Amino acid sequence: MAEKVTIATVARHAQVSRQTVSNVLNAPHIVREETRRRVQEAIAALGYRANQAARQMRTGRSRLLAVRIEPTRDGINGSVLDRFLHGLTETADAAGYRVLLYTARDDDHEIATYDDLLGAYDLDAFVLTGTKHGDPRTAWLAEREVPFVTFGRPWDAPEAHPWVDVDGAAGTAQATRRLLDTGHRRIAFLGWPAGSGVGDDRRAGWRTTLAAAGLDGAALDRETEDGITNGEREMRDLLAHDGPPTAVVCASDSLALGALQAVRDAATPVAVIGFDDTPVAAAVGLTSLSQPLAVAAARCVELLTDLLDGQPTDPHVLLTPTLVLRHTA
Amino acid sequence: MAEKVTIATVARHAQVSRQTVSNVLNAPHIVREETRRRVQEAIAALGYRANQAARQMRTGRSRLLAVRIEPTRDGINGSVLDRFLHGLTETADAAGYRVLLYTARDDDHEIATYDDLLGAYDLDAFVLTGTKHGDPRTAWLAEREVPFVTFGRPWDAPEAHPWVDVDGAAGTAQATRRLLDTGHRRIAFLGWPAGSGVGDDRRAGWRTTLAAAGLDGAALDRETEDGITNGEREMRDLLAHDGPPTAVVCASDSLALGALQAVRDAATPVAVIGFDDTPVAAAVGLTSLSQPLAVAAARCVELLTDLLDGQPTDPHVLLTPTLVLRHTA
DNA sequence: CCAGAAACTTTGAACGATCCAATCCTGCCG
DNA sequence: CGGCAGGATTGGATCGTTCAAAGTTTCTGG
Repeated sequence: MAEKVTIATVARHAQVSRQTVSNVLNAPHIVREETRRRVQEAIAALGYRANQAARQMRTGRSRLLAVRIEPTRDGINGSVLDRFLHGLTETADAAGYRVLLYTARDDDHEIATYDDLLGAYDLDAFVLTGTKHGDPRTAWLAEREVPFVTFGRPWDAPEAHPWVDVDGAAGTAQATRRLLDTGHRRIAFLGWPAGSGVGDDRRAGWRTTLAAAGLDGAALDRETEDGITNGEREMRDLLAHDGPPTAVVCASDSLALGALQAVRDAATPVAVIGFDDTPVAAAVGLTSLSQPLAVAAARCVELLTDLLDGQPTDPHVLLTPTLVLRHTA
Repeated sequence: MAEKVTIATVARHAQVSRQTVSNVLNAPHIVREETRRRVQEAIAALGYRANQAARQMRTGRSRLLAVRIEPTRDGINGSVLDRFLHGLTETADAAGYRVLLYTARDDDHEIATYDDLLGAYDLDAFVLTGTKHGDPRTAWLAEREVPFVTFGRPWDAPEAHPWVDVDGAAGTAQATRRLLDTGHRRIAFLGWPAGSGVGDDRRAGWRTTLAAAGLDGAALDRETEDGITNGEREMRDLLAHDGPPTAVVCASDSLALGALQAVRDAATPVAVIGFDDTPVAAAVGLTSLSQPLAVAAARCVELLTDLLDGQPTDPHVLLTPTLVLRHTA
C-alpha cells in the first residue's frame, strides 16, 4: 500500500519547500510561474489532495455547510426539499463546499445541534428551510454571528438576515390572471389559515389580482389546514353554495388534489390550479406553480460563499415561480 | 467572546492532565470513578466538545458517512430516497456519525468523487443506492477496502459485499395472494423489461404465486419502461384483448397510476396494486407496497458501524414490504 | 561592481487531539 | 517496614497544514 501523500511529499518531489506548495494552493500569484507549474505537475503526478482535517485545524474553517432534512410531512410536498437538496449539493460542490445533513425533532434540539456541529465540526454555515414568525433558530445563529441563509423570508423583519425565497404572491397572481384571461370570473381560493407568512402571501396574490380586475372574491375564500381531504371538503362546500366558482387557485398541490376530486362530479367543469408542481401534479395532469428550486439552491450557496469570503452582496433574493399548464386549467 | 474550550481547558478545570480527559472520553473504564465524575462535570460546565478535525488528524477517522443524492428522475419515486435519507441521518446521528451528501453525473464522476472525499475528508464509509449489474463503483470501493453498504442487492454475486434490500418478490407475492384471496383469477402484471434485478425480482413474486395457485399468467405479463403513459398504454392493450384481467399488480406506482387511468373507463372494475407507496399513491387512494425505508436506513448504518468497529455481523439484510390497502384493491 | 530592494523560498511554531512510554501512587504481602 | 505489582496519571511526540518571520537569490540602478 502506497504511503500517504502529504504536502511534504509533493515538496520533495518538486524540489521546493512545504510552504511553496502551500502557496501554490492558496496564493498562486506570489509564486513564480515556472515554480508553480513544477509544483502543479508534482501534485498531479502524485495525486495529492490537501487534508481537510489538517487545514481545518489551522484555519478554523471546514468548507462544510449544514442543511436540515425534515421528515416528509404529508408526503406530497416532500420532494420539494429533495430537489432543493440536490441543487444545493451540486452548487456547493462547484464552490468547493460539501453539504452535511442533520435532523432535529424541534427547535430546541435544532439549536443544540447547531452548538454540536459548530463545536465539533467547525461548520462554516447553515441553510435553514421554512422559517416562521419569531423563529428562535435564526435569533440564536444571528446572536453568535454564525453565517446562515434561509430558504424562506423572515416575515417579521425582511432585512434581518440573508434569505432566498420564491414569490408566492406573484405565483398566485399569475395563476389568477391566467384564469381571468380564459374567461373565468368566479375564481375561488383554497388556502391555509391566516397567520403563516407563506400562506398569507399566496392568498394576497389572488386577492389583489381579482381586485385589480374589479372583482371581489371574499365569498370564495376558504381557510383550512393542508391536506387532500380538507381540500375536498372545502371545495364541495364552495360548490354547494349559491354562485359556485368556475375555477379555484390553491395554496398547495394537496389542497388542489382534494379540490380536483370534489370537482370530478360537478355539473360543469371547474378549473383547478395547485402550487409547488409536485410529482403528483405532473401525474394527474394538474396545472400548478413550479418553484425554481435549483436556482434557489444555487443562490443560497452563492450568498453563503460571498458572506464567508467577506464579499458584500445584496443578501435578499426573490424568485418568481412558473405556471406549468396541464389539463386542469 | 469566550476563549475556545480545548481538552487542556477541561484538564485544568478538573485538576487532571490532558490524557486523563482523553481517557474519560475514549476509554472510561481505565479511569477511577471519582476522577471520571470530576472530569465529566468539568466537560459539562465548560460545554466542551472534542474538536473533530484534531481527532481525525490523529486517528484518521472522520465519523462521516457519504451518501449520493440523485436528481429525482420521473419525480414520483423521488420521495423514496428522501425518506431513506432522513432515516439514515437520524440513525447515523444516534451512532455518532454524520451524513455528507454528494452528487455525480455518472459512474466515472462518482468514482472520482470517492477519491476526492477519501483523500480530502478521510471519509469512513459510503452508502450507495441503486446498484446495477456489474457495477464499477462497488468494484472500485472493494478493491481499495473502503467500507460501504449498498441499499439494493448486488444481483451478480449476492455475497460480494454488505447490503440491505427490500424483498420485491415477497411484496408482489403478497399483493398477488391478496388478489387471489378476494376472488380474482385473471391477474395481470405490469413490469419493466427483463434484465434489471429489481424488476425481474418483482415479476417473479407474481409469477410464482400464480403458479402455486395453479394459474398461468404468461398472457397477462407486460414489459415496458417506467412511466404513467407507458402504464396506461399497456393496460389499455391488456383490456382490449380477449380474456382481460380483473386485477393488475404493477412494478411501480408510476405504472399503477397509468393503469388506474386506463381502468377508469373500463366496463367492469379492475383492481390495481402499485409498488413503493409513494405520496401519489396515498393521494389517489392506490393500494401499494410500502418499503420499510426507515428500517432499511437504520440497518445500513448498523452494518457500517459494525464494520468500522471490526465487529463481525451477517452483512446481508432482506426486509419485507407491507401491503397498504386503499380503495383500488 | 556593489548597495539595496524586490521577489521568492526556507524554517520553525502552532492548531487540538491521541498514542506511547515513563512515572507516580496505592495497597498488599512477605 | 521495605519492596513490588498494578493501575492511574503524566509529559512528550505526532498527525498535515498554514502563519510568521527569517533567509536566500535575483535584479535594478547608481
